[in-house]
Amino acid sequence: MHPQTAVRSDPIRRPAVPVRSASLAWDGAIDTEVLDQTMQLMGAMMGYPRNSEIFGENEPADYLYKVVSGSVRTYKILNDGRRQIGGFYLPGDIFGLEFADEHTLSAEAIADAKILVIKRSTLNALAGRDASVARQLFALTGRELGRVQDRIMLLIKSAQERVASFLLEMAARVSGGNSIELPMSRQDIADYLGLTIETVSRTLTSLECSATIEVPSSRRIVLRNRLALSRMNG
Amino acid sequence: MHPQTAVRSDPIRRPAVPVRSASLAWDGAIDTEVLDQTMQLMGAMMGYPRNSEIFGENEPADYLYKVVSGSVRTYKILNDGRRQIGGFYLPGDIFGLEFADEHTLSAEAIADAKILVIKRSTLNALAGRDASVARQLFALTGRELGRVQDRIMLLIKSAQERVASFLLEMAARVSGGNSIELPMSRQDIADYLGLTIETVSRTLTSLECSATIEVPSSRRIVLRNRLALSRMNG
DNA sequence: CGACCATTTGATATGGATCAAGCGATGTGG
DNA sequence: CCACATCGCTTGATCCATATCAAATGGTCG
Repeated sequence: MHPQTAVRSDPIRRPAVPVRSASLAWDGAIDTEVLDQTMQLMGAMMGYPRNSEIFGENEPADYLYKVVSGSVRTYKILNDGRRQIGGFYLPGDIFGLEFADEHTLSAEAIADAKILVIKRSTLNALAGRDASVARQLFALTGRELGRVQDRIMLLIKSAQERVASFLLEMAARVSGGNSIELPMSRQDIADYLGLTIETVSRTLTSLECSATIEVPSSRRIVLRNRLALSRMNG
Repeated sequence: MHPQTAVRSDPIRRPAVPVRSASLAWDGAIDTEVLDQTMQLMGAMMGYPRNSEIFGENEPADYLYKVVSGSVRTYKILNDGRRQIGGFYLPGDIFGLEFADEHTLSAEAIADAKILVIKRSTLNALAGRDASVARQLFALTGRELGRVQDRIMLLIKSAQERVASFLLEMAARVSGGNSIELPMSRQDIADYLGLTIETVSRTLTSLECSATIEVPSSRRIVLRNRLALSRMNG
């Protein structure tokens, strides 16, 4: 299933916008407003069923994607068969930004997902005319870089620290207060954190025993003691 | 020691350049030619003795740096005292590109280093006028992102795989054929790979026993069997 | 109900960390 | 020029966190 085959309302030409000459600031405040609008107007809405592939490693990276509903994982299968998850993308998140011609990771829907898809070439051309689009693409990349760097710090820590960080990260992103509804399986979490599913499970159990969290159902986790989790963090 | 105190030849104003309207392509071929020229013309050359700090975590990120000679490590000290090295930068490499107002890592000279320093605001303004500068900054970021993502794949692998990958990476970057002169200590390597110094040492010894590498002196390593190293890679 | 899949729990193995000692290069002072 | 201190690296012995192997439990759907 590929974007070019999408049935959608005709692309609406973005109304001629004066070329903004704002500098390509690589600083601070990230709002992706203009980018979001652009994707709304010029993108195609696609549906991907649970576990379906959105793009595969080594396929040409011709599109940029924005999660509207559902969630997405990017991953890579290593030659020994292990799977490393590159990241999770929740509603509102943008993924598929690549700097080579081909994707270096594959992407799959974790749950049935609606995804806004826009041609890279379209966005690319637009970025040339509208500096705010360029700036937002740049900011997006910077944010992604920051996230990945944080992951590196994570991956040298203990299992408890990794799980604690993961929970705090998720709590911040899904933001339902202290109660998190996890879209992904234990295996996904394990492959994200570089642990085994058993270790993730045991660690959660242990956090539950110490009254740091509650696990009313396997996909739902309630943070009872954020401070304790933060202290584990590093 | 801070860039503003540098003694240097007066900054030469870059000759007025027509605003290039090339699009902000986020694809392919990375040459940093224009960026390099700009830094040559408008940057200040600074000297940093071995082990001196270039910038510290949480300091304002007001400059971009390019290694002319010597080499640099970026790192972060975790709350348990461990040090994680973010990256090594060799002559020709650019570092210090941040997306927050403050540095998230510290940087130190590994060996006496000459470094070209340019104000972020200068470059920023220039990027607004010259799309090729903007494009190169963007490409640079993309390359950094790629590198960091590769590190993540590395950090879930075995000690042998990590060391093998490190050697291949270094061989590609210092590029003296099969003979590598390492600028960094075993401790640096260990902190880069998320291992202990003992494990790094043992792994090198083991690779030497299997005739995969030679270690004529502790800082010099000769790759005898690249294929074997690649196979360990993943 | 029964099959299936995800998750948890239990028992054991192991890779790399930790603790400790030895070695070799480099530099310093007598 | 040589004894000696220092520092970075290697080697050895042991320990422990997490992986691995195996089984039990629980939840979901036909």
